[in-house]
Formats: sequence, structure tokens, C-alpha cells
Amino acid sequence: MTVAKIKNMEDFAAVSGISRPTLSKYFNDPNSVRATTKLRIEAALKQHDYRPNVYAINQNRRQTRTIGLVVPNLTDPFFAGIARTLEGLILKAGFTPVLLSSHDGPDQELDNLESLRAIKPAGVLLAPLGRASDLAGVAAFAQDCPTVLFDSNLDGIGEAFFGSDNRQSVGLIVDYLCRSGEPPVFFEMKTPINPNAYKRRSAYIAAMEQLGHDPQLVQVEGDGWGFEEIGFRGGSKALTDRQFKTNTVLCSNDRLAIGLLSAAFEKGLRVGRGAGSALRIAGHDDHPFSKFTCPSLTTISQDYDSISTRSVETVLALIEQGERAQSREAALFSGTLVLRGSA
Amino acid sequence: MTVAKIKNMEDFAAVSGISRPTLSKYFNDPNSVRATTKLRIEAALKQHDYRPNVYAINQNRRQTRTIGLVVPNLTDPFFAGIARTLEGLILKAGFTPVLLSSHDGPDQELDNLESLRAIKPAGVLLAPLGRASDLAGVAAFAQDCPTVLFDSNLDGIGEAFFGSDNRQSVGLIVDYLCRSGEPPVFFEMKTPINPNAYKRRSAYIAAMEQLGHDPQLVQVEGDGWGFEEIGFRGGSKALTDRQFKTNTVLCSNDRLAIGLLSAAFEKGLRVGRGAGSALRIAGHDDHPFSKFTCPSLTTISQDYDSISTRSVETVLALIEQGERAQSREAALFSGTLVLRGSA
DNA sequence: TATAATATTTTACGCGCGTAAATTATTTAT
DNA sequence: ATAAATAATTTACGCGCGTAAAATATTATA
Repeated sequence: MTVAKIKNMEDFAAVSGISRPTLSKYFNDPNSVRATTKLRIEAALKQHDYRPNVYAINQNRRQTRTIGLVVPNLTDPFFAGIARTLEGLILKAGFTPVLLSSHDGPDQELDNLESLRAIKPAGVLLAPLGRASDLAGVAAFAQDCPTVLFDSNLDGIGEAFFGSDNRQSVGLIVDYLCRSGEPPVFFEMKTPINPNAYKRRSAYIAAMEQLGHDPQLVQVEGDGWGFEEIGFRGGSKALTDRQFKTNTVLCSNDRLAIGLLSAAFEKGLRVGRGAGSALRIAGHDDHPFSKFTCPSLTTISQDYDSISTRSVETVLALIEQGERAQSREAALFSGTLVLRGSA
Repeated sequence: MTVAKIKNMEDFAAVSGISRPTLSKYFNDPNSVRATTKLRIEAALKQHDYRPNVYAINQNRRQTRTIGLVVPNLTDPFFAGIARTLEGLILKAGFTPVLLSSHDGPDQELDNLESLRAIKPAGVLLAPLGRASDLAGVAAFAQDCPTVLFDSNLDGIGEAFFGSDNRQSVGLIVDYLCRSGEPPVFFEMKTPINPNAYKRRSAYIAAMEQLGHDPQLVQVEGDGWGFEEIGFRGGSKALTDRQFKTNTVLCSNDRLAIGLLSAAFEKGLRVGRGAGSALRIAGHDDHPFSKFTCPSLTTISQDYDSISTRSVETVLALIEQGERAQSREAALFSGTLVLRGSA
């Protein structure tokens, strides 16, 4: 470390003996310069600790090396986990992820997109709120910036969508529940926010009918995103009112199931697939906590490895080719059954 | 919306009839210009949709309007919640938060600080990993950038620290548990990563001794941050080996408690403060899920409103005065008892 | 070794905005 | 109405880097 402070690329060019344009090339892509000069530069970097100014760089570049990442709510460990995976993939590709949470609010979602617009990201991965999203606003953004949707689909918005095949996954668990005991009642919110919820509802109905059973829906009131609380309250009411026609409940997602589990416990109902159990409860999503509920929750694990990988690959491809996709890509991945104690 | 596209402040000056330096002043602080011109500018903004280029702005400003926010792990809903609160406070103060998660790794923690260095934030709020943190690295960063620590303290690093008064909170719950039943055994990790864990351990010992009880520690093996899993495994073993000398267990944090709760359930042990219960379990932190465990978890709620508010106030003050604090501030806030079903 | 191909250097301009100094316009106080 | 105070305009430079063009140096090919 020399005494003279290096404050810009010019200074660094002086001390390293490399011309500034070559350095500029190097910092844009270390492999774009000759191997020997690369070594010289890296040797000098070790000695002098210089870092190009991000702001000056991005002022001139058309394409930023940033990829925006917007999830509905980071407070939900499910999305926090996905975000982490995606961040890792983005970093590995040599881009910088910028993570934003919509905090379950469409206003915040639009604010996030506005913030991203300001930093001119090369691409954006967006898990929209769903029904609550400001469709026009999101569409306008996707028009200006290569955007890939995941988790929740918004018809026709973005260059691509990757998510779960709810039809397959719900079919899978309905089938399992029917084979292993009484057919399940479907426990959900009356007016869900997430489009997946609607798909799961109809997938449940279809699966039940195919197996020759009567679909039974228990739809609880409740606004917003406090799913555990909604599941708890609605579940308590449903249990006292004996709304569940069979001893088996399939919840639209794990967070509702966690609430229902809690309600059942308070009522003194034993949950599980054992002989002495009064109720079987299953969920969907394999929420990080579902392994530690009492009893542990039987659920569906979404193939988030595939969803993440494909989503990132797709933005990267869009960025590389520099133009928009000729057609909107959409792929749904299969879930797998996670058998635990509750059903 | 006019046809001619406005691409920079000069263009916007032309169409709005306001000189560029005045516009520059306005965007730096809307109230620094005369009320009438402010109105004129805002009227023009509505018509022409222009946004100053962030990169060009920050290239010249010494002080960015950005505040870095680093938490140990966003996957933990506890930190996700705090992060959200802090983001809100930062936004309200007119700054832009940049949220980064260290993913429980000291390398990532340093990487995060490096990333922040690159964007030259006005200040940083850091919840360090604790024992795992690279002390020298963090200290070096705090030297270059006004940094306020919260949640976990690192001796002498940063301009201030705000956290919980573990001595008070643990004293409170130990006292409650002793008054309402058998004195608690302390359930924790043998070599915790978080400095709070050590404080809680000694607070437990002190509180027990003061009440004339014999402190009992059950320390489980386990590396890393999968606290629920560690609590589950260690708890299962402790229960089969009858390591708990009394029927009451105080866990070092809620996530361990969730694991222990799960282990107790599997063993068929009834947890709660009722007559037919075999075990009482209490936690610490009021984790978002502790309300929905079976039974719901008696715990300590940290005063995160105060911690958040003071932390943000302090960075803002540091930023405003433009110089470092003359002395390192540190404040601990009291927790409150959250009485639920488990103890 | 001569020639072609590829890298690097030199030179120079531009990006969009911050900001300073001098001048002119507007508001406020007297 | 006049002077003083405040705000806006004009002019001009600089920030740190991207990037283009021409000249020069280095490496690869024959």
C-alpha cells in the first residue's frame, strides 16, 4: 500500500503503468485484455486498493450490471429463502442483485419498480402480489425493462413466467389423502390475493371429481396477508361449527395450515395420521417452519430450484440478446409430496 | 406528456422555463427554492415525467442519500421484520435504504460492507453476526463510514450500539417462571454465535442465584444457524436422557424453543402451564411464529420500536453533523413478558 | 525474418449533474 | 418608492469513467 492515495482510474493507470482505456476494458471484463496485462493489473490491484466508482461507471454504460429482484414480502420466510437463492444465482452470473420487498402492498410494489427504474437495471425478476398488483403499472414497467415474472403469473405481462404446476401438485396431494384416509376438505380464504390460490382451488375440485368425491370448500373471511392469523381464526370457527365434513383438511398454503394447526391444538384436537387422531391437516409450499410444527406438516414442496434457475437463465438470456423475446415463455414445474406427521 | 423526450436536466430546464442550477437545487431539496418556483417545477414535472439520473447525481455529491442496512439473515422472520421497520424509518427521513443480508456468513457480511463502500452510503445500520464477525474487517469499515450497530454489540466498533437489556429481560422471565412453578433450566447452544446468547446465559445464572435457586444449564451441540433443528435434536436427546432437572425450560431464544417444542411433541409430552402438562417451555424474542406454535410460546418481546427508532435517529444525527461522535453511545432497552400457553 | 493479426497507448470527447461566481431579477423591509 | 435582502439566471468548470479513432507496440503466423 503506497502513501499516495489513488482516487481515480487515471491515478491507478499512473501507478500501475497501464493505460486508462485498457484498465477500463479490464474492469468491464477482465478477460478482454491479454493474459499478461491482466496479471499486471491484478498485481497492481493487490498493492494499491483501487475500486472504480460505481456511479461514474453506470452514468455512461447503457446497460447496468444490476438485476432487480422484487418479492411480495420478505417477512415471509418462504420468499426470503427464494430471494436468497436467486441472489446467489445472479451473483454467480456476474451481476449485482438488488432486493426489494413489496411488503404486501401494491403501492410499495410500484414504488419498488420506480426505484428500479432509477437505477436502470439490466433486467428484473418480479414475483408480483397477484390480484392486488397494479396491473397497468407493472405492465408499463415491464415494457421499459426486461422483466421475468415468477411465483405468481400476471397474464401477458413480462417476457416470461415460471411457477408451480398447481394442478399437478394439488392433484398429487389430493390423491395421496384420498388413498390414505377420508377425502380432504379444502381450506382457503374466500377472496385470496394470490392467483395460485385460485388455481389450487380449481385443481382441488378437479382432482376430487376425478376421484369420484364431492369437493368441499371451507372458505374463511379475512383480508390481507396475515395468513396464520386468518387460518387460526377461521379454523377455530370452522372447527366449532363442524364445517369440515371429513376428518381431513387440505389447506391452500402452509401458512393457513399453521394457523389451523394452532386452532386445532387449542380445541384439544389431536392432529395426525395415527389411530388416535381426530384430524388430518395438509398444506402446500413446504414452508421453512412446516418441519417444526406440532405435528410436523405434510405438504407439497415446490420445485424452486428449477423455478429459480430458469428465471435467472431467462433474464440473463434476455439481457445478452439485447432485445425482447419474440414470444412470452411460460413454464410450470411439478411439486413433490413431503410426507410428515400431520396427514 | 409532450412528444419531445426529456433526457436530462437541461432538456427539462428548457421545457419548464427554469434554469438548470435552480432545478438542481430543487431536486436536492425541494424546499430550498422559492415556493412559487417550486410550484412551477412540480407542475412541469407532472407534464413531462423527468427523473434526474441517480448515477450522475451521486458521482458529484460527497454525501449520498443512501443508508445501508445489514442484517445477519433475512431468512429469519425476526430480522426481516426489523429490517422492514428500519426501512420505513429511513424512507420517512428522506433517505434510501439498501438492505443486505449476511446469510449468517462472515464472508458475506464483509462482502456486504464492500458493496456498501462502493455505493458510498451516508451511513450504515449494522446488525453484526457477532462472534462470527470479522472484527478487523467490520472495524475498518466503521472507520470509513458512519456506522451504528444494533441487536448485537461488537466492543468499541461503530459510533453507537442499541440493543436489548438481556439482564433485565431474562431476569423478568426467570422471576415469572419461578413464581409460577418450578425454577427453569436454561436451554442453549454450547458455543453460541450471538453475543446476546452469552449475556442471556449469565443473566439466567445471576437471576437464579438471586432467587436462591441452583442454575441448571443444558447446552446442546450444533454449529451454524439452524436453530430450530439444533433445538429439536438437542431437545430430543435432552428429553430422553432426562437432562432437565425441573419441569420448566427457558430457551435462549424462540427458535431453539420452537425446536424443543417440536421434540417434546414427538415424545408425547404435553407442554403448557396447565395441570396435565409435563413440561413448561419459554423462549426469548417474540419471534413472529411463536404466537402460532402448539402451544403458543411464552416469551420475551424485545422493545424493537425503541431500538429501531434510536438507531435511525442516531445515524441521521451523525450524518447531519457530518463528523464522528465524540464518544460511543450505547443503550439497552427493556423487554416485556408475553404470556402465552407454553409456560 | 517478414508479415499479418491482435493489443495497447495516446488523444480526445462526451455523459448528466454538482457547484461556484458574477449578474440580474424578485421580494421584503423601511 | 427606495434600499436591502433574497432568489434565480448565466456562465463555466469539474467529477470519474466510457468509448471512439489513430498511432504504436506486441504477439502469432507463415
